[in-house]
Amino acid sequence: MTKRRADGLSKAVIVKAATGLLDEGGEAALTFRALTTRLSTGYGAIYHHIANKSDLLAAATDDIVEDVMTGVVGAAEPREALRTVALRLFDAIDAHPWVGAQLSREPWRPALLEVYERIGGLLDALDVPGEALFDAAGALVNYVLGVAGQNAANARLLAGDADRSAFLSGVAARWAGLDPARYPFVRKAAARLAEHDDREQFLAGVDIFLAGVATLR
Amino acid sequence: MTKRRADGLSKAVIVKAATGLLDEGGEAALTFRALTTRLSTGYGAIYHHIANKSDLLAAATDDIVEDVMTGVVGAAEPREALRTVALRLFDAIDAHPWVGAQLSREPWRPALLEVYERIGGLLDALDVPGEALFDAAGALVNYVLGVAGQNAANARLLAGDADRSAFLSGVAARWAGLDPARYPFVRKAAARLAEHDDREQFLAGVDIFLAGVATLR
DNA sequence: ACCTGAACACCGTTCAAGT
DNA sequence: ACCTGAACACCGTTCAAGT
Repeated sequence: MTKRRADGLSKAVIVKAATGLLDEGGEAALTFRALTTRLSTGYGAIYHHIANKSDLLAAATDDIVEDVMTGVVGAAEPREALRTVALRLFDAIDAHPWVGAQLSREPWRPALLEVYERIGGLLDALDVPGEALFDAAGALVNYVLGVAGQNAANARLLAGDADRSAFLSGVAARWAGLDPARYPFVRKAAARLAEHDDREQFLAGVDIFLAGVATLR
Repeated sequence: MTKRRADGLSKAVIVKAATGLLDEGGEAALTFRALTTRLSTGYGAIYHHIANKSDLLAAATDDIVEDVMTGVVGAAEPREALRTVALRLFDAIDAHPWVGAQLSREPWRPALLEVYERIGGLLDALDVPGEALFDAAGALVNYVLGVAGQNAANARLLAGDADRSAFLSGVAARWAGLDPARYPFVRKAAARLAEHDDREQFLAGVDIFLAGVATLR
């Protein structure tokens, strides 16, 4: 008795619906049952356009990464451009936490081609010598995706906004109570935890990395 | 009619069995059905000692990280010690790929305390100034866990050993065939892909990072 | 106190049957 | 060609019942 879709289904339509479910409820919310409901269709119709769930997740991830990279304009000075690309990826993964998990699960996705090309080209423009260029590009891409993914996992864990500061001050309190003889560093870090900004710390890491790259010239 | 366990069950015994299943068959192999079989017990017996599956995964991960960190001895020069800690973590995650996924899912685990303390302390010994110390430690831990996790995901994807070179040369061939005008960097990278060593590239990244840290002094 | 295993409420995926 | 939805083979987790 449910009414049949008037317009035809397509992979693009399915991927868009999947992205919506993922953004709203996280990875657990993407089920074929939820998809069929949202698209007013049956299982077979979906499987007619995609191979399986992992194919669907990959396609949704590709879409997000593609958007990020097409939005990056040229022009800027290489160092600044590198920071911009890194931040855009960080923000996109922050907005779509499931993208972080997916990219660390399938790091050879075609969508990452654009990321490697862009970052490699910019490092080249910074005169990183050929032998070190590929190591440097690999390390930087890994840093960006790794940290962004970790940050996204954090954000997911701390769903509520008010939870966040409560959780962080809880961790800070636990750390502050550690044995100073065994954990001198972590105890000192506890004081900074409340005021620290993940995005700024991410960028500070990029800067340290770029300073290291500059020594290779 | 199945015989009952003679010795008592404990969280440690369950975690050990879970680690075995994870190492042998990856995350998909850890099911409560497989666990009850391996331990000759029932579901309730397991739930009597652990809260749920995610608790079990966390405990198994803590065990591995703990082993890595207790195995790290002091003595060495800070730069060398940092490389050693990084490599040991990399190798442990390579040997137990599911640890990488788990650590990026729950980056606030107590087991990581030891990692932060150790890396923070060593950076402190390198005279990184206080304001930058926490950013640097956060960035380095993130780099290590992020890259190791990505590498482990790769390794998992390429289960067979012979598959690996076949897969890599496939990727290299695809990259080499890209439009040179659009993808100059990736095309050049393709030539290096076959001969590249993930472990060495990881260490090269650590060195770049440490060179960057040295400029902060 | 500790353990057993049937039962429940979910999954992803398949496939005969419809239009 | 494209779509439907019952059915299958799994999950994690619960809980009344046993020792």
